[in-house]
Amino acid sequence: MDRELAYKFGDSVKEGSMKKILIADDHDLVRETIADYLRQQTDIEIETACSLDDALSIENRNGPYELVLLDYSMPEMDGLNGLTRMIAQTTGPVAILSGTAPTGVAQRALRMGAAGFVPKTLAPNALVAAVEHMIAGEIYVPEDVELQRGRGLSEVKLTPRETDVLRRLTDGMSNKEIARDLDIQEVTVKLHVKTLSRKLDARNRTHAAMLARDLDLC
Amino acid sequence: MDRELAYKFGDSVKEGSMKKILIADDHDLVRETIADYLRQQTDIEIETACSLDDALSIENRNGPYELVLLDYSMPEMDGLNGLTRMIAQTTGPVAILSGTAPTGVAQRALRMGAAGFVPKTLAPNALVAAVEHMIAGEIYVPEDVELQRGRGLSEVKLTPRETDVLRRLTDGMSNKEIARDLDIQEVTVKLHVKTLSRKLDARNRTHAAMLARDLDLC
DNA sequence: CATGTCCCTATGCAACCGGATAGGGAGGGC
DNA sequence: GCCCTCCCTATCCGGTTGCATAGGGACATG
Repeated sequence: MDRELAYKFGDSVKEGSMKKILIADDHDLVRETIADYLRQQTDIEIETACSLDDALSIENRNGPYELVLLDYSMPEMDGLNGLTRMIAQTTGPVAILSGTAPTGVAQRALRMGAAGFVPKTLAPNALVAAVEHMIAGEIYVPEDVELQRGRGLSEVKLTPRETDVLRRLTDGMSNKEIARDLDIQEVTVKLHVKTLSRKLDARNRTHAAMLARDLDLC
Repeated sequence: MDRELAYKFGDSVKEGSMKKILIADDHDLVRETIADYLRQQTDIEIETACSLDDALSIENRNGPYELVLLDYSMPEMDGLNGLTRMIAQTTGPVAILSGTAPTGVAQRALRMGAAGFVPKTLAPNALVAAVEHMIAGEIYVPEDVELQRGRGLSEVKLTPRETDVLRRLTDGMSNKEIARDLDIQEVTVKLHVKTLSRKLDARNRTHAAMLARDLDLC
């Protein structure tokens, strides 16, 4: 639905007026150099934000944009919840920009309605193509991510709730604390920890947390 | 000692010939956009590598460089061991480029002879200044990292045995497994876990393991 | 030698974790 | 409607963890 709007919007501005996109990343160096690169290579107007909240308020003030690019690990992103918030607020396409390019996240992002998944391992000129692709309303996913999707050792599919628990696990919270935080019973937390550990092939919560950090699952 | 050589070398080429630096990062997008930015803003010749081994062989072939910038999380880097390898090979200054900018790493890098620590949160123009600073033979450390250095929680001093335990903790091993592995009693492991958690200000073993990974203590 | 640090061990206990087992309810897909 | 997944809850129990207390031995430094 939002996607449909995005297509129409993208097409309507194509003739004549300036296209503009928003890039959000907390690494100034990365964000600004990428923005600069796009400014030179395209005639797209680039705006930048340094956190999700920053991006949301800028979008609210100056939006909508033809495309919003969100860094996956950025203040307030809270995993892919930040993606949901941005998609809910804006009418245009929203894509995820990720440094570590974890396999699971790409799928999940797309399932949640992302317009694409842009790993930072991408070649600069491929980025230009990707951005124009997404502005045109298409979904962009690089081949290697696509490939990793099928096979790969990390075809770990966690449910939203499991991800909630896992994220808190990586903060060193106890089952009791997690239960209070999520407003569920402690037994339920244990259930999630158990299934989650099985999915990750972890020996215990600590192992699960470390694997999660390594695979960048949260 | 190597530093001394670097100064002389840097000075000798200053008059006349082209200065060149090597940037190594596995994220094409980040590496190339940063390289491009530097090419425009300075008259420095920029070469790039996509892994440590790549950087080492390029340095071996085309080096030495006025500066080598190594991404902290890159294939073959193996923490700061990669830094040591590059410092051992080249005569010029070597600096660490880091996205996550964990407090402990900066100090350790400098102790190991790095010419600087460049977080990716740096503003692009500050990068130019930092690079020129380091080419001139100075040590570059941004203020915020410097500040975190004095106080902060990163003045954690673990005993060898605590480090042994911590390393196994980050592998998700249980007290019993650790005890068997180190050939000590389980109670002793508990002791180390307790003191180690106190030093790290961790709530439990999982938290300790995560903090250890973040601070790169093992 | 006295002090301090590090490493090890022991006992005991409360709290927590991990797992099994056994359900109920909400919602999507066919 | 039926099947499926996801989410939640409950009870029970053995194993693990966290912590306090109370030591001993090795070794270095002032």
